[in-house]
Amino acid sequence: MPELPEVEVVRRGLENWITGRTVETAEVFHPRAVRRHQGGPGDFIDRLTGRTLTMPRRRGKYLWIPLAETGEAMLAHLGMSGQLLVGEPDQPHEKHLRARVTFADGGLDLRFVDQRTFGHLMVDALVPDAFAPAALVLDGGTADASDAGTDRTPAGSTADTHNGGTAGAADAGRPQVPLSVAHIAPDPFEESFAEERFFRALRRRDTGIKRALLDQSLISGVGNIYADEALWRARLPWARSTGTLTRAEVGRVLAAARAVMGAALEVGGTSFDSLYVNVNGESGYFDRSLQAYGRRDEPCARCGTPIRRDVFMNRSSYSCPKCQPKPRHPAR
DNA sequence: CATCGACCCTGCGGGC
DNA sequence: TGCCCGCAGGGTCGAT
Repeated sequence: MPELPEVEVVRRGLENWITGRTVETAEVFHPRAVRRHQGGPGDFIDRLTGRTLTMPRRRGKYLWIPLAETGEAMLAHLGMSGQLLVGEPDQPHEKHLRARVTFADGGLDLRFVDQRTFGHLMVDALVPDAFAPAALVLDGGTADASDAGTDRTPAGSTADTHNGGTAGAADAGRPQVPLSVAHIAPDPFEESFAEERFFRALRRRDTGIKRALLDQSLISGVGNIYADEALWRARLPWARSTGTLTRAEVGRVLAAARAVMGAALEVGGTSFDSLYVNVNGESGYFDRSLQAYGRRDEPCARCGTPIRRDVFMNRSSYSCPKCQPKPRHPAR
């Protein structure tokens, strides 16, 4: 369940079902599922076995579960088709079951199911979060001091999901992220998301606004669906050059992104089919509320003009040709 | 350094 | 029926 709301739905499910439980066994059924884990499947299994899982965390589309007292976390990225499911241990294996964790209490197990295998699991070291506001860093880290106090609207209830769990005494209270997530920018619901930094990064670039929204090193959590929805709400065309955006326009698209992702989260995310489900296998309902994505030739909810579909970055972009008029000097 | 296309996979629905 | 094509919400990597 690729984008931020769907991953947050999964995180909340895991928080409810696996926090505080101790791993009895870990199994890997397809090596590609742990291809990014240094050391291979055997080492992945060794690092999980016997460990106690703490509160699941998330940044953008990345999800991780700090392991108590190890300085490491189990990291998951769902890719295009990954699912994290809880189920009875004696349940038959799903067709695309790639890995499984069972627990010492004998209760529900945790399964990673992934049809296309673009997703992955790994055990990764936790490192200080370089994006943390300076005020939160106790020992004078590398965070940009200009981030502190930046105007921001922490909508939704996901703002506390970015802290690492098991900081050592010297780093007490300092936010941590897995090493593999260190290059990923905060998502727009995080305390550490700095709107001014985002604006300046956009102005420095020479690219289109949609490409920038999908660039997880600038802003994380936004994917193809919510990028189209946010741009439709903000009345900006996907090809609009980032170099000419005003603060007001960037504010509009950020507010739209938060609003649309927040609304999606409230109804369990967007599910077109059974590929995108929560940890109990249930679908979300936000597909009924989409105003642009997937609505080719249907009337725009604002002006009635048929929604158009363009191919961009080898994927679909949906927009209203009237509400989101093509820029005169579009970026690539 | 910034940017962009190729590539990684499986399955589904539509056209022929 | 079967085959082929386009399409699917992801990120990484190498070439430029």
